[in-house]
Amino acid sequence: MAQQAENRKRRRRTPGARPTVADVAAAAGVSQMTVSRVINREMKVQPATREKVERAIAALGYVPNPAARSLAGGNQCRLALLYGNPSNAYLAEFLAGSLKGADEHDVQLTIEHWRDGETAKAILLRLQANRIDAVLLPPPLSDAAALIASFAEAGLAIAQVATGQPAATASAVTIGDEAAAHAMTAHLIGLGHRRIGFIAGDRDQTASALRRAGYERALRDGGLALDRALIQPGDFTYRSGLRAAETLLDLADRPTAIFASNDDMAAAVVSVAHRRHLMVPTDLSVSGFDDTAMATSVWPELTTVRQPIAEMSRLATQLLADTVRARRHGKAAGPKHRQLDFTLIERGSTIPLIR
Amino acid sequence: MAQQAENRKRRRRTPGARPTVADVAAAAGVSQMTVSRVINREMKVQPATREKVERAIAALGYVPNPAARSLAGGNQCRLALLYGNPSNAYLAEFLAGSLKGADEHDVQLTIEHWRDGETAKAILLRLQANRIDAVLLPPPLSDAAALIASFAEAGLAIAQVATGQPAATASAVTIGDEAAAHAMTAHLIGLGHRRIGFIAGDRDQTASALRRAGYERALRDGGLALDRALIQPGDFTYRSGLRAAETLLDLADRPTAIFASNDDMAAAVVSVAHRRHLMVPTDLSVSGFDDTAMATSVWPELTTVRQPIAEMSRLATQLLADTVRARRHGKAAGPKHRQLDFTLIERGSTIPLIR
DNA sequence: CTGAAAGCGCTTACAG
DNA sequence: CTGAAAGCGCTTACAG
Repeated sequence: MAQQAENRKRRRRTPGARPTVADVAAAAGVSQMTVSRVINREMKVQPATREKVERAIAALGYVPNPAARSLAGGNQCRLALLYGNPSNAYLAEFLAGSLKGADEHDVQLTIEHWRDGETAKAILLRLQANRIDAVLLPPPLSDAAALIASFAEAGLAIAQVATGQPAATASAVTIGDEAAAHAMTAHLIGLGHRRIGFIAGDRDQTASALRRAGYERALRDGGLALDRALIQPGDFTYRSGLRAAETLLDLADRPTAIFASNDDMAAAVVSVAHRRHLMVPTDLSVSGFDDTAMATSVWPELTTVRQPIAEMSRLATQLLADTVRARRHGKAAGPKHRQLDFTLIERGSTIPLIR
Repeated sequence: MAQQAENRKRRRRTPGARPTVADVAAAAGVSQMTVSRVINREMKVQPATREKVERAIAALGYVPNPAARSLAGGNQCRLALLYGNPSNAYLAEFLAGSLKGADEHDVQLTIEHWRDGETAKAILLRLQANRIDAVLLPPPLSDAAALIASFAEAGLAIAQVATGQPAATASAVTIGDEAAAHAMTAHLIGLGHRRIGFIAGDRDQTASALRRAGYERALRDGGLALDRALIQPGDFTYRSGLRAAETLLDLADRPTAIFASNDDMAAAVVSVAHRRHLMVPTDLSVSGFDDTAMATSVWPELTTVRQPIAEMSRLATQLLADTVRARRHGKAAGPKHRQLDFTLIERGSTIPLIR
């Protein structure tokens, strides 16, 4: 009997299975297509119809199956998040953000680690073997120009996050590093500080120069002279912060505030100050940059600049997905640059200058 | 003409599209089924056939489409990684590991943040709305007994990572915290230290008691008396480490080594020592636990215990996927517990006792 | 604005 | 050990 044939179907949906578009369509009394249109927020659905469908979706607790969507849509988009420094304090938040973006845009996200000494060619081969369409680069890899050039040449879509200098061939999501450093320095000046030390970041990261430029511009805007002795090199490590702090605090006319280009170096400044029995913030105000876990791990907690890291990587993921899909539809898809807002976070490590 | 009808097909594979099983099958002169069997490492394929297929796969650069696999396999498995503390130093590595596991096992991974004050019921509702099958819990949530109970009752599969006390209803991946703390303490004793301070971890995390137990057992094994004054409470924060270190170093007969239950507290010990002009490790050896970024951010770098965090979360993800799928096939799938190895990492913060 | 049918790339259930 | 066909849950291309 036909009935029996029906029962011997190849695969059956398990009893407690999740509702599908077909279930929703049946419940709402419309076609699958219409359900699909409602899900995808297309405009050409009558309000009444749309409402019926939405009611059915809510009633059944329907959630679209992402595997089916991307398979049907021909939307396959494979994205690799390539990171260089595993102990980067950014990474947790960065990953969370890109994962969210991947979820929202049906992107297949893979994590790749660029091992020390591995050539750009080797990593490219690895990505190509995995059929990667696009690469997401957190710092410090977002500044690896040679790597980016080789990816671009291979036709991969690229997004640089938090770079100071976006490549012509890549999308980029940044905050205004220069403006942020300016704001922090201005904050210190507003607190009455006149001798403000600055610890620069790694010269290989393009944001470092921007942060320094922001510091210098704020000094000029505040009518303060630029004292070269107050600017010390650093490379974003705690250890380099230690060295810079020693030098700064050895100065005859020592600063009353020190602005370090990241939190790790700022934490080192606090440590050196304590070793010398200088109280923070009473004797010395200290501020950092990034608002990583380090900022709230030390005592006092650090005044710092917060970047919306998760939001930046989420957005970068979205830009990449858009680019890959646009290209696949034969549309030109040039790189896009977006700038997000930073936030100045005031905590215990800075106070008005005490005379 | 039939030819024309062919050309008017609904959707066409774009020209430069990736090879599919059909392409591989054609190239190898076998059926799709056989290709599928080779990909899935099933045994019932003749060596000669298998080799032909593998050659074709290599030649075409074939990579399976995960969306298609999970759709066809009815293998849909939605996993939520629920975290409580965003600044957890674990998280980056933890995320990377679970992402890898998700990739390997065709699991759809979602990240959920448990907001402060949110009820277990609220988060459960959120997960259910997203049709989540299983929940992965990094510390400290891996010890949230009430939460776990409510998830278990709702029928979710659960995995606790790095808990000291696995629930009967959940899978768990741990290292031997007791053994690790024993090893670290024994290492200090082996270095000649006799007065070894200990800073305990957060009492709400079950691993804390295990670490303390390991410390105490090593003392007994080394024939050393247990001095209650040498054991100070802490809660895993830098700040609590500061307080505990002050107390310990105020002792008339002060310790020559301090073992803190995590790296943040150990870093605080280093800071307090420096403030008092005690050199680490010359005047005081210090060791931590976890090998987080903090361990190598301070100077000297910390001797510590490394947990294979990424591997732990990868494995937990796998256990969860297996459980969900076994259940779906109607098989009983009890929780599984796995213990991985830790590593003692010797760095600059510990040296033999100098008399 | 709405729908019936084909197809995305795989695996499952059967059959040989 | 191997294969032909159906089906997973969606979206696309057409047609009305």
